[in-house]
Amino acid sequence: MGSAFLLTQLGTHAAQAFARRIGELDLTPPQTGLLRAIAGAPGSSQQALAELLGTPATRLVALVDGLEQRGLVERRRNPNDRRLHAVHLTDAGTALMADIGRVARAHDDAVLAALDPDERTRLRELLGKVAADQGLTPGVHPGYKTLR
Amino acid sequence: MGSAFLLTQLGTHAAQAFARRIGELDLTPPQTGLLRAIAGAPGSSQQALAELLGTPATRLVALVDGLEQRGLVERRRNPNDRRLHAVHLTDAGTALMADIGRVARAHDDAVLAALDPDERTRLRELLGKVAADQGLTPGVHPGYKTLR
DNA sequence: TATTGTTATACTCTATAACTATA
DNA sequence: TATAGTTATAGAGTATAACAATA
Repeated sequence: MGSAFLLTQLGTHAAQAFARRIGELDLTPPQTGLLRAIAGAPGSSQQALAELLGTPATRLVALVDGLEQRGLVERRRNPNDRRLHAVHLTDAGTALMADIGRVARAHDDAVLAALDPDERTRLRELLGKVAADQGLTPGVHPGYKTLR
Repeated sequence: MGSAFLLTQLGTHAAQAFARRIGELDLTPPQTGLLRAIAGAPGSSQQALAELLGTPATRLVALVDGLEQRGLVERRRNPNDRRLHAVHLTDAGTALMADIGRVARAHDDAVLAALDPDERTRLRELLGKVAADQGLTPGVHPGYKTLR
């Protein structure tokens, strides 16, 4: 079995483990990714977020709906162009980002438990090299994108 | 962003790329994994295959149906216990395994294009260490398993 | 007429539960 | 009564297309 298979195998495993962990905050991985995107570019339009994540705008509506109902994000109308909805984190959303960060660090540590600090650094370098070569957007999970 | 995120990011990317490639053989990744499992343990019952892959037996029925209709596998009744269906590759199925191997090698090479042979070896060692520690079954994709 | 966001609809994949046949 | 396999049904997640508001 090739290394790329090991990569998908471990990637799926890590994704499943993260889904379980983040579920304790009542979040799904797509919701978490969207929160991260909003935190990184506050006030973006839904179109811009859809573009960044590589997903249909229609999917964003439902995702934003869910987060808005829980008071984690809010849509603000732009007075200059009333078609746009600028999406922002609320205070509760900002506070939740800290929890997400903690969960992510714990997840990272659990997945890489078998490696010592030097090995982790080496792994990070190798994966970073591959990710850059493959054209992956830093911080954006490719699970939003439709394959074709 | 932690290394585990890089891992899920790259794992998903590699899985998507593999799905595209293997689609050229008119196969889905789950079908490919099942073919591999059957090749590795010919004559297994569907229950045994379901157990190995970590998936409900009901899901196997549909998967085997699809492969059987294409003449890639066949169900053989066991005369001693007529409840069991031993699943085998046909000649066409065996031939297809060679094509799958070629696709997998090409995929591997494309994903790891950024790394030289030494780096690939090093990556393989590190990933193998993590996979063993995380209790992953060699050759079995965790995508079959239900998360809870 | 073009663009942002929304709603309605359909499709794919998978799981749960009920059913058939063999033991 | 228990087990292997199957069929029927329902649910989650996502995409496609039609629609409303604004420019």
